[in-house]
Amino acid sequence: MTEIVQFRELKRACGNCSLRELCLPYGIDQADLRLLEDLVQRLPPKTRGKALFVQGDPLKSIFAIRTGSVKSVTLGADGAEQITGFHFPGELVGFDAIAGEFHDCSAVALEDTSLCEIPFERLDELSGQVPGLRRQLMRLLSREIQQEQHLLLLLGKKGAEARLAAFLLSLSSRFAGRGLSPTRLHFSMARGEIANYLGLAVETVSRLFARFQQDDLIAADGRDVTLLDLPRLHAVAEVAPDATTSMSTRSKC
Amino acid sequence: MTEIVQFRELKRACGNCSLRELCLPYGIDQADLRLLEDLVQRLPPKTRGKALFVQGDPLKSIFAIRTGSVKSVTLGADGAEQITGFHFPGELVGFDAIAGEFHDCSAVALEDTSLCEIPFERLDELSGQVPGLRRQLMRLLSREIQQEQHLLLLLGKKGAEARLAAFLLSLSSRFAGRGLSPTRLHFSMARGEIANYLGLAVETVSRLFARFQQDDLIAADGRDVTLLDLPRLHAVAEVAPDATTSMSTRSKC
DNA sequence: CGTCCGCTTGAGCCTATTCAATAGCTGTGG
DNA sequence: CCACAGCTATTGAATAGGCTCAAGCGGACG
Repeated sequence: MTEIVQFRELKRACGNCSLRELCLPYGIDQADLRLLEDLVQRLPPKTRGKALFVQGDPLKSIFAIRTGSVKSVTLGADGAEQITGFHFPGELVGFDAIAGEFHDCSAVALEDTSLCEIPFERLDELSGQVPGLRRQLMRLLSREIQQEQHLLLLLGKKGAEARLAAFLLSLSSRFAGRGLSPTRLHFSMARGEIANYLGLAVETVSRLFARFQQDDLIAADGRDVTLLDLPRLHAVAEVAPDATTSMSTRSKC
Repeated sequence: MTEIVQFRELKRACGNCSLRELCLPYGIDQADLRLLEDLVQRLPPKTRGKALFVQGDPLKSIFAIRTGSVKSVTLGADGAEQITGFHFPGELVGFDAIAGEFHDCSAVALEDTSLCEIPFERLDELSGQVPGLRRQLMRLLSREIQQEQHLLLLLGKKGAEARLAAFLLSLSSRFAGRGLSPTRLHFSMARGEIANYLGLAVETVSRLFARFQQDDLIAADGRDVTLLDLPRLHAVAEVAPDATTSMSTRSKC
């Protein structure tokens, strides 16, 4: 009821959007901002489980998260799902598709989530006119690559404890970057989703939470988690399973 | 000696470069091609183990592979290395850095490798003028994301056999795309590098090669491998460890 | 010729998974 | 208001897949 009125009011208000520092390019000026605002469309909120887009969909839009959170999931040919990322307010989702014109993963809301939709075609055109925007897009694409490389390192080389510790610290710093507490976290994702993301079984994650509490690394109450000892968590996250892992080829250049 | 002469001749010859179909944007015309050629600099070949750039280096250039092959490696804080990708002729390396201005991984030659260097600053400027080039850059960035997502699925959800089978098939199709045989492969990477890439121990990879040969899936002679049964390899690659892995949240949108 | 490195193979161990049972939470309907 | 179904989370016991450790082999290179 009042919802509908709000949509009208909030539509096309990037200039006032509290997230403009996050999701808009740095060196963009007022005139360019107008152009960008015309592209952006506020969307009715998605509830938990609703998809922004599904793997295989043609690329139509990029989505900016205003509130809530979103997971990216890729589906294997055999039906196995791997969560490849979690996304929070101020972040953009949907970049995976640009290569093939089709989305290579699905994006699903983890909780009630409000979004802005940005038609890709027009964003692409605009990025030709506004160098700052083009740079920012590249930056975001590239940041996604870096995040995935970090996850690859985790899945390829770290044990279960290190994975969870790294995950907690990663959330901590991301939340802190948005002005939230770096130690008192609230999870929007289920244990099973954490497990999936980290390449572990649900039971393992549950046991790790228990162990971390015993060791006074964290205090957990369901999805509310307090990080008690960041230095030691960092230590746990950086456990090298074997220091002799030095690769065959040493670059002596 | 004669080498040096060749460099002069081959320098700035994108138009004649046999790889132009691969590493240049599709919709680029002759005039634009000239502009691009001016950016590109042929480099003296790197030998095995030499780095194109090292993690932490500021982003200066993108590299196009003409011949040979390259691996991307990210270093963890604890010294653990994870190979995040292998790159072959016609492919571009160095995109990871664009976000932070610094390279987030190292790129190292796997064998004698000849390269073209493309200064990023000027490529960026040019991409503002040539829409086709901008699109192609985005496509390449995004393709990198897709490849890493695929690897994430592998490391997070698949067992050792499936990982190796998927790896072999991936190389097969990439080689085939470059006009080589899809069944007779030659590896430029060591067993240890395959193992690292797949998140396995060297011994495991070795044992898997043996097992695959016993099962007549492949015939391996050192780094020369023949794929004998693609359909069954596909079957092995798509083993779902557990079909009940369906995630908590089902999107009913 | 000897050493080093890459690769393979064997044996035992350990981590994380699988299987199984229980408790908490939420929403639905009687 | 409570009972019931369905789902999330936790905990225990047994299994197994891949790792570590150890040894042997062959080729490359100084």
